[in-house]
Amino acid sequence: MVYSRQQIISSNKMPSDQRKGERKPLPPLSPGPVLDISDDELVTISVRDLNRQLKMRGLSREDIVRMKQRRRTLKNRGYAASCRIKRIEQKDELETEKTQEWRDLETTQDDVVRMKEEMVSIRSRFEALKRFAISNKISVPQEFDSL
Amino acid sequence: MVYSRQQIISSNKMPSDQRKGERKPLPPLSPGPVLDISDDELVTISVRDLNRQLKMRGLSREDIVRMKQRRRTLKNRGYAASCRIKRIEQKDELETEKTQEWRDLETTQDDVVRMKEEMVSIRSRFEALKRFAISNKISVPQEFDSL
DNA sequence: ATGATTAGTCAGCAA
DNA sequence: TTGCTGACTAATCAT
Repeated sequence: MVYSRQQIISSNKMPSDQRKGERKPLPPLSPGPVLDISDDELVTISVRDLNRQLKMRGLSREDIVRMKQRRRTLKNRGYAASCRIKRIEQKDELETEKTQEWRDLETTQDDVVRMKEEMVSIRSRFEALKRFAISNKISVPQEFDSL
Repeated sequence: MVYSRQQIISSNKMPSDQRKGERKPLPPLSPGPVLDISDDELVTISVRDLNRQLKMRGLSREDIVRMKQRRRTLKNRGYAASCRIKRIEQKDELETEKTQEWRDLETTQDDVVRMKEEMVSIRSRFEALKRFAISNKISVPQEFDSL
């Protein structure tokens, strides 16, 4: 299953006005913005296109490496996020299945109880029938002695 | 539940001879070892004792702060580890419980099947009994018409 | 290169 | 201060 990288990654796009309970923005990965490419673009763009952009502007080898690394880091951020989401989903799934099985077990046990009661009732009626036969001196073949 | 911090934390004590598939040792948290206190000691020692040790040797305020921070980081390392262990244990527990419930459900369903068969058998024997009564011209009270 | 996963760092909450 | 957890970085593995 694939998660929307865009939503996950753009979690560090909030400005410096940190509101109450919110996280501070991450420090820039590189000393400064080397290129005017947003993080969202950087993780989205294809390697070929990125290289093209990098070549077009005359970037130093260092800056290129830095951009590549930044890209990788942003990707990793997304991977980590979906890994966490996956973990939670699997846990939820397990719990749901467990609850369902618990319900199934309960209804099945109810069935058993009901059937046991029915069985008791049937046997007592049969005993009554036997008593009826005896009191009326009716002889019944052995094969009908018991159910 | 508490985990042995000692075992968890001392995971970065391997020398520089990194063997095949193993992780490299972590870089030192502070520029260098400021005190001759091992990491294991540092996380184990009480705050009071640590302060005593720190005062005894004449450490600069910076170094003291650094030691405190290192202590906190080492603690955090342990917390993170036990947090992960806990997560795994809970997942295992869930899976185990689910499997057990699955087994319970199966045996209970077997019970139901067995009882249903028994019920069928009983009813057919009862029908035979009724046929016997009819063929012998024995009249039976209505209350015994069915089980 | 990409994606997933693990260990570790750090911030922030709770006790 | 301590312990825990979420989010992130970095290393490693597998593809």
